[in-house]
Amino acid sequence: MLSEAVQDYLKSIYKLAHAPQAGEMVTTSLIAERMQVSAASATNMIKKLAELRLVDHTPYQGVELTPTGVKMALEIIRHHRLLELYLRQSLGYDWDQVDAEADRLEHAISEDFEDRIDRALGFPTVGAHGEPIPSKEGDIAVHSYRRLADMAEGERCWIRQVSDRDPTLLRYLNEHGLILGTEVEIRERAPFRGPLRIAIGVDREHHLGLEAAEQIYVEIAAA
Amino acid sequence: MLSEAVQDYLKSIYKLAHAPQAGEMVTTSLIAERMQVSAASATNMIKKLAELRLVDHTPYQGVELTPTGVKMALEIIRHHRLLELYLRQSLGYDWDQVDAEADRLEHAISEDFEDRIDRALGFPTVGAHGEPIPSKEGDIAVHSYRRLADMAEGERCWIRQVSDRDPTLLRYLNEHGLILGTEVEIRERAPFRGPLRIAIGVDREHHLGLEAAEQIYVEIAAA
DNA sequence: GAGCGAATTTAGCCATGACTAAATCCAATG
DNA sequence: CATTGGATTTAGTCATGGCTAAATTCGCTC
Repeated sequence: MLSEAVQDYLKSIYKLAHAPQAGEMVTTSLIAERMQVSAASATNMIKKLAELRLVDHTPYQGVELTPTGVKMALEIIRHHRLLELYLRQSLGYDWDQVDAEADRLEHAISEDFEDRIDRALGFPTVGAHGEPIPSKEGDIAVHSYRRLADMAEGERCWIRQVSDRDPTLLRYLNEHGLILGTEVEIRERAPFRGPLRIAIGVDREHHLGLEAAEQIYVEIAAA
Repeated sequence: MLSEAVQDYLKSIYKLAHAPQAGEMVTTSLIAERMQVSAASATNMIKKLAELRLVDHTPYQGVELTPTGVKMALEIIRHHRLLELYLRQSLGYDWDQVDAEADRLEHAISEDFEDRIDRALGFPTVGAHGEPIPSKEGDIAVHSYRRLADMAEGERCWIRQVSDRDPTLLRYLNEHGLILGTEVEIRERAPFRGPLRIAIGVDREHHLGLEAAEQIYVEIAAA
């Protein structure tokens, strides 16, 4: 059984490696920042992960998950995303609360618990923020969504996924009706990385900062 | 925030102090045995708990929880018992499975989670095995049940509580219909601490060993 | 009241996973 | 191509919570 710390690192490394702007290798400082830990601590753990054959470590370059490492990471992410959805659907948690609670619970649940909430949820494939839920076998769907921030004026789209990193952002988006499934049209892109003027659903309009729009992933609606 | 280890010790000490056969003080070796840990480790932790003012320690004699220690212990026990009930009622766990899963989860849940399952369960006062659930304020009901093992021939009673220590026992009792609320009549007490012949409900009879009967707590039915 | 055995405590060790400070490496710049 | 600054690693420390082995204490028996 992997320790909680090891699991947390694997999850972070996986997410960093699959972030939209990610390079080939995940660096020590990225991991340290994500884990809220000193760089030295990250190095320590990286050495341990390498010994456990969960990552390949090229000193001074970065790490890459091994196939085993990916498998482990996806198991943890599966736990996390099933939990998020369960908290939301069965216990009425808000959008912005589920991540923190799932972080606490994800290490504590058994396979049996995983199976039970999976069944209770009807074997979902998409999590509370639109992320794909890895299967028990370790497969994960690849969605080719675009960032709302990259859409051109006049384009229309549906919100399909939102980053769960920042609860404040989630609360903000929720207040303005920017939730999964909402249709959005880009009315105007202000210059100099300025805000987007967007139509939300049928009758709302909003000026949305680029920072926020970069955290929103969309599917383009046919013109 | 108390560490998981500290919480586990508090819970064990509380349970040992309130066990039917308990003396005034809870000894090091009892704690060590319950925690599946060496006596030296238990001594270590006891010293730590004493420093934290959670127990009073009389060296070579034993420990007693302080009022703060009792409060903490009851909080943990509340988490545990609410979780057990929730697992049983909302996720379909069997009687004998809930304890182990709740042990894993009890340290991970937030106060918010506690409140939500409490509400979902309708603010229960009795747990999955009939134990009283401490209130959020730290009050706990005292039930004056008798052990089935201590009942006399001819007496009738209802099963009100069962020890959750041994999953095997729970499975066994469940198979024979010895669940909460079942009415039982003592037909015959075999001599030399032999088994009880009991009537279970209306049409079942069973020979129940004393070991098992000592783990079952009953309310006497008026004659 | 001496001694014995069991319980308890002390002493010293280990792994985990954090930290700081210091050393080292690498890439980019002049 | 030497230098330098930022990233990374190494070295050494700490707290937690286990462990074994050894010492100590207590209660009971003779």
